[in-house]
Amino acid sequence: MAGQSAREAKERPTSFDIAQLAGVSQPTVSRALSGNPSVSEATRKRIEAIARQLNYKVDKNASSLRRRESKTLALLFFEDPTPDQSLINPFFLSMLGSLTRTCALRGYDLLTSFQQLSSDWHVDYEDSRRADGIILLGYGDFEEYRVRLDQLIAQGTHFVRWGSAQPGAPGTVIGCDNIGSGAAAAEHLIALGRRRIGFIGQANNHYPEFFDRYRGACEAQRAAGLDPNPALQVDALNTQAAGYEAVQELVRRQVDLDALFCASDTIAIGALAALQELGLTVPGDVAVIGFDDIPAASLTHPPLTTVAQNYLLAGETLVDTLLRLIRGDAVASVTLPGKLIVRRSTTG
Amino acid sequence: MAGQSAREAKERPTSFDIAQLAGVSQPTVSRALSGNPSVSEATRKRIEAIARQLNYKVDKNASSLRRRESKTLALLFFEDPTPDQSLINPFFLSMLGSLTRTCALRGYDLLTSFQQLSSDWHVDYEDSRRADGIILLGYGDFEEYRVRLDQLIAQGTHFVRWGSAQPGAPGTVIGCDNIGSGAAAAEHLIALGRRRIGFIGQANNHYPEFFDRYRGACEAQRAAGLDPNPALQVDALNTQAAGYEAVQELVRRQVDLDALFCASDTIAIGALAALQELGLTVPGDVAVIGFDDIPAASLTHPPLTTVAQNYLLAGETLVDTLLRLIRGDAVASVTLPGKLIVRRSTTG
DNA sequence: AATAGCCGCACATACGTATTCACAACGGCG
DNA sequence: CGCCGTTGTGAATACGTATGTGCGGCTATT
Repeated sequence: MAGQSAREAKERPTSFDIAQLAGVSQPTVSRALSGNPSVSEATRKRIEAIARQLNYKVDKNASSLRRRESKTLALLFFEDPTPDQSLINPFFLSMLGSLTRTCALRGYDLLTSFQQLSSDWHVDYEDSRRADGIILLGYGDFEEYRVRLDQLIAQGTHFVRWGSAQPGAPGTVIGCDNIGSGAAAAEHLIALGRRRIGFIGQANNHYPEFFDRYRGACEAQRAAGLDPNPALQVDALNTQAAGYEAVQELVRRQVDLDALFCASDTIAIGALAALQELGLTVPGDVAVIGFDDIPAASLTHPPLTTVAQNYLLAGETLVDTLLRLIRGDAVASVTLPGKLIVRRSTTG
Repeated sequence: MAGQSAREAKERPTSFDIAQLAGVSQPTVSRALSGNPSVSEATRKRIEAIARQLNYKVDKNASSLRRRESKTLALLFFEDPTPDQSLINPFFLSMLGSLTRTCALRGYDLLTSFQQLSSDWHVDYEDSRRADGIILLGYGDFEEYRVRLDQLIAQGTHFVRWGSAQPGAPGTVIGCDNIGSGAAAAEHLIALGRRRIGFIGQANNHYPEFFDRYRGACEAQRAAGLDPNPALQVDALNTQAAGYEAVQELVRRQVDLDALFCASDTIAIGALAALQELGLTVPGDVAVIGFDDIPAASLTHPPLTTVAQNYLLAGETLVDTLLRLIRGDAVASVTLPGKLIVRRSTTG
């Protein structure tokens, strides 16, 4: 009722507009703005001035169409479905900042999407020329995951993923040294005099990262002359509830343990709650170690000893490796070191 | 040395390829795949089958160029620079999942970027036709922020932001009912018998959301016949360190208080640590309330009473409002209710 | 002084899709 | 039996940029 919309569909300036004002041809404008040296300094200055004045911005769609690359990467988070659909692994969220920053520094944009592992992925990103490559992030059932990876490889899609860089793993993988870090965690516990070390987390090929952490811990125990007891390992997905449940399962099994290595901080937080409800002290009765060093790890009571993954380096490595892959360079999977962060859940 | 790259630059199929195989023209393919009813059912089926077989995907760049819309939104996180550049407000991260999901449901992609408030924004997203609109997210100095907002408005950019929907606020704002929630927090404390309520957080126009929470709390106190003491308010940015510092400042002031309302959970976590170091019990000596209900809030000792913002609804509302704006519909700012989550930091 | 060479720019065109317009075939109606 | 509306498709073109090619005009060389 208040009359016409005041919206003024001001025509967006194109390189032709600039060209006309500068008294040159459109190709010259394009070359000038992209730093092509075949344009004289004087002409370039003139064109740049006009472009700035008109607030001209290159149309990314036209540019991408013509150049056949989008200068965009796609980030795919995926997870096993959880009851609380909003919950995202805090560790990956921490990496997000590093990813976007690295992309920005390299002149790339980042498309972000969350997927359920079971749903059809929007792997169309590269097919539709929306992105030049894909970054895959997430914990989840690897065997289900693997099918899609093979599909990506078959299509020749450029992608890197965060995960376990085991020999034969499909694609290019950036990951933490889960085996070494698992060993470090166990060594720490052993050095503190603990001898009966439990593990909470999936220990099978469906969850290779958790499995590696477990295997590293077992190796360290054997190296110290201990014999890891399989009854002290309980499968658990990456949730607090699973950690809580796992402790109860251990109680049911009536096993005896003086330390718990949890495959993730999230699991460890659940485990801590269960231990406290049972009246067990940490680390008096049971020392607890987590993995990831999520922000909440320093807030638990007692604060959680854990293995920090360098998410800044991780994000940077993911992006740079993917860019090399896109460029056609030879790339190899990368394993990044973990770092043991000792807090009071092991040392009191 | 291992010979030629095995990479086979398999030519990407275009709508012309499909057309030729289907014995029709390119426009018919375009129409068929976009559901244009002027294509007969038989032809459509045939085209769809061939497209599927060739794994044809519409080239988004060409499509966006032609249609002059990108079906993409841009998300801009920004924050005041912090020493730890990796730290992102957990509340906004929680919203991220909801944003990407809502975008996906509406057929939009989401570009994500982190910006320092002081840096030049990549507000080019819409100028370069990279995105049809922008979502702004973040806490930060509003007065610095405001300049950029005015610039966006001047350019006619479509955007929505999360913030304080005060009258006269620039642009379309989706935000929590900070005043009402602040009042609810104070009422809760008053109902518990607390009479000297402190506030940690900026209480000025540079941080309108924190200011609103403070004002709501003051109103509630006055409504209960109490006179809010300005000496019990300490400015603090949104970090744990600031919360920690603020408590020490209150001690320095030698003020007497029996409750602390913190402008965010992050601040509250820092404040809790400081209180405990001082040997004060929570809630015995001081009841503490936070704001946001970040994941860590339930892990503090004692667990933190706080105001939960509905981030699922928030994300959905942001996206849908922006889409209406893009469509040219009339839109209004929206205020979403907060919900008091009572935990033991107030009730023991 | 004439030609070779280089520099700076214009011309033409391609990237792949979506849309406007025109048109052929067809059936129904008078 | 001819006219017209309907239905389905093709031809032409525009979206805005980037790049290969060609061509004037200038300096440098013999």
